Amino acid sequence: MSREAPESLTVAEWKVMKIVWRLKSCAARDVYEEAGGAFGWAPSTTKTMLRRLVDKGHLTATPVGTSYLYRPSRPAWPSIAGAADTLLDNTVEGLDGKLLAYMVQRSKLSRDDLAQLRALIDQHSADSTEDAP
Amino acid sequence: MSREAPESLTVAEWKVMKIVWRLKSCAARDVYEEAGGAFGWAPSTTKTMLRRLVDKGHLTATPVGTSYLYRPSRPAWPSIAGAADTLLDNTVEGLDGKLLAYMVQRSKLSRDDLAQLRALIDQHSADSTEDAP
DNA sequence: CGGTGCCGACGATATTTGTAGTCGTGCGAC
DNA sequence: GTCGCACGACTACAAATATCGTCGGCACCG
Repeated sequence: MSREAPESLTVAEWKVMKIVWRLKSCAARDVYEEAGGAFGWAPSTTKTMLRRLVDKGHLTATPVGTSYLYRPSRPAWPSIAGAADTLLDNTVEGLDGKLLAYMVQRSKLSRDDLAQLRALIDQHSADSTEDAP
Repeated sequence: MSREAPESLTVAEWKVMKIVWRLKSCAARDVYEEAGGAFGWAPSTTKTMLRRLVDKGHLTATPVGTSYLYRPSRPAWPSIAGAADTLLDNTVEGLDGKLLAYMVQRSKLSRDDLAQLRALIDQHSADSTEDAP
C-alpha cells in the first residue's frame, strides 16, 4: 500500500516540524539547538525526531557534506488543515460557533485576513439565507 | 506549576467524551452500545475508557443501584477550547488566516453563528484599523 | 599524522494508548 | 432458593511515543 496517508503528527513531532517549517531548510544542529532551548530536549531527542519525521515522509534530508539539510517535504498547510478537521470533528454539535469565535479572538489576524474572513462569512450568510425556504 | 489544565484527551477518549457530552448523563451501557456500533469497540474497551476518564477526572460516576451513572465533570467547552489553543499554537505563523477561513468553510455554522462571528470580526477590524500606525 | 569533536545510525527504555479478556458479585427470573 | 446475566474491577499486552545514550566515522586542528 502506498503510504501517502497524511500520517498525522504527534505532539513532539509538531514541535519539530514547526521549527523546520519556519526555517524552511536547516541543519540538524539548527533544530536541536532551538529545541534544546525551547523544550529542554537533549540533542539526541531531536535527532531521533528528525529521523522519524524523515521516515514518515514529513521531512526530506538532502546530503550536504558530512551532514544533511532538512526541509519539509510538504508545506505546513495540509497538516494544519488536518488538525483543523480533527478539531471540528471532535467538537460537540452546537459548539462550533463558539469555537470559531474563540479562535478568531485568540488568533491575531491581520487586517487582510479579517477582511477575507468577513467576505467569506458574508457569502455564507447569503447562501444560508437563500437556503432557508 | 500544577497542571490543573484539563489533562488533554487522547483520540479514543474524545470519542467517548463526545458520546457522554451528548447524552449528558448515562449508564455505561448506553455508551458502549453506541461506541460498539460507531467504532466497533468491544464493551470492555469502552469500559476501560470510562474508567480511565473517571480516573483522569473527566467523568464523574454516581453510583446508582448496582451500577453507575456517568456524566461529564465539566462541560465540553474547556476541552474544546484547549484543543483550539493547541491548534493555534501549532499553527505556523502566517497561516492562521487561512486556518480560520478553512474552518469557517468546513463547519456548518448557523446563521446566528455567522452573524455573531461577523460582528466579532467587524469589531476586530475596527480595532486593528485604529491600531494601524 | 594523531587527537577531538560533531554527525547520523541505532539501540534502549519507560510510559501512554488502544483494545480486550476474565472474575466475583449482586439482581432478578424461575 | 438457585442460576444465569449484566456490571464494574482488575489484568493483559502489543503498539506507539517520548527521551536518551552510545558507537563508528569523517573532517578539521594542530
